[in-house]
Amino acid sequence: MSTEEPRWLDAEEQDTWLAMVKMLTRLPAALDADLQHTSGVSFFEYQVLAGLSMKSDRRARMSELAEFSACSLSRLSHTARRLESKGWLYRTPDPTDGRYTLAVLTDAGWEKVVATAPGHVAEVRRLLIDALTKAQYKQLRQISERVNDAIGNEPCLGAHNAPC
Amino acid sequence: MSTEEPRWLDAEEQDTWLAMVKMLTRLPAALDADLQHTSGVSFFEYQVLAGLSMKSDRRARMSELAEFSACSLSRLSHTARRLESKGWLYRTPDPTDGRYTLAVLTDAGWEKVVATAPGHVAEVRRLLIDALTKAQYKQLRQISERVNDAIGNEPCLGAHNAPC
DNA sequence: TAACTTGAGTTGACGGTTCAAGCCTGACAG
DNA sequence: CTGTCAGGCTTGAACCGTCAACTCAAGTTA
Repeated sequence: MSTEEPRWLDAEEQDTWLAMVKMLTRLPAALDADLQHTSGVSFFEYQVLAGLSMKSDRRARMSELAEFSACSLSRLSHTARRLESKGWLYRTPDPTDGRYTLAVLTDAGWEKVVATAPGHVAEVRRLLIDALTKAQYKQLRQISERVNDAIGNEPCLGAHNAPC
Repeated sequence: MSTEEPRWLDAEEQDTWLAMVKMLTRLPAALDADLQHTSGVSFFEYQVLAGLSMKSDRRARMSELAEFSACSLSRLSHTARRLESKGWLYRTPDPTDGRYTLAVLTDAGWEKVVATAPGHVAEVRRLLIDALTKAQYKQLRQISERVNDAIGNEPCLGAHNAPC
């Protein structure tokens, strides 16, 4: 894998890629800006709170939450500290295995999610769902799943010394 | 915009959205990690250098480059300073209008792009293009364009006091 | 010519993310 | 027990992006 000529991108592939990059850059930025201005939380913080709110007992192990949020444990730990200082969650050792840490959504955290979700959902609809036909939306799901598979379940997202 | 019930996401919409978020998070991270490890540049830095390398005279106004990279002028300015300190580009006032600044790719910067591009293209192929059928790839282009339109051409990406 | 306005770009402070190192808990071996 | 090990999580420093304030060039007005 060195001096071989790579298959270059043809004009159509490149146009598609550039459009994709643009969306990849701007969609998270737009959602982030909207959440930030309307609720004072970042897109990522919302993801964390929403992830907890979906659990039946509103709690999850840090590692599970990191997997769900597709982020490193380190990033989640810093974020959890900030959310904890705002009173939206607290952390406690897992009573069944002290090596794990449970993040638990407080009542205030639950209220925050409930107050924030409608506006956020509306924005997701406006920028994504309503902008597409039903068929395109279905295609997007299949595309996303394929790409996620291609990236692989290699954590590699903060796993320090991943052997990849 | 207050007490009205929002149209919630049904199960299928939510699954699609979660898959999309996952891709949105992981694809840039994967490309970033690959570039970082193989070439020591970030995905964004590569975008900037590549953007310049595509111009016939290897130069562009900062604002033009920011538009292409879908980033704020501030971010580009900081990044340009770092790239400048590595000798990959330099900045100079536009001789035709002193209000603009031209970013110019140096020979070393050109070499960097040439050395980095093949591996990066291969990674884009591996994670995206080859993971999809030709039809899906075409769909992705249309989807990206629609979403980009929905986000709008509102800069809002670092335009300080955007009236949105 | 001077005062004002507009828009491109820069700067510094602040806050979030990454990276590498370390801590702590429980498992397993002697 | 007492090492030793593995893995989950945390911590602090360095790095990067954002935000608001600023500089500077050119056009506009009078």
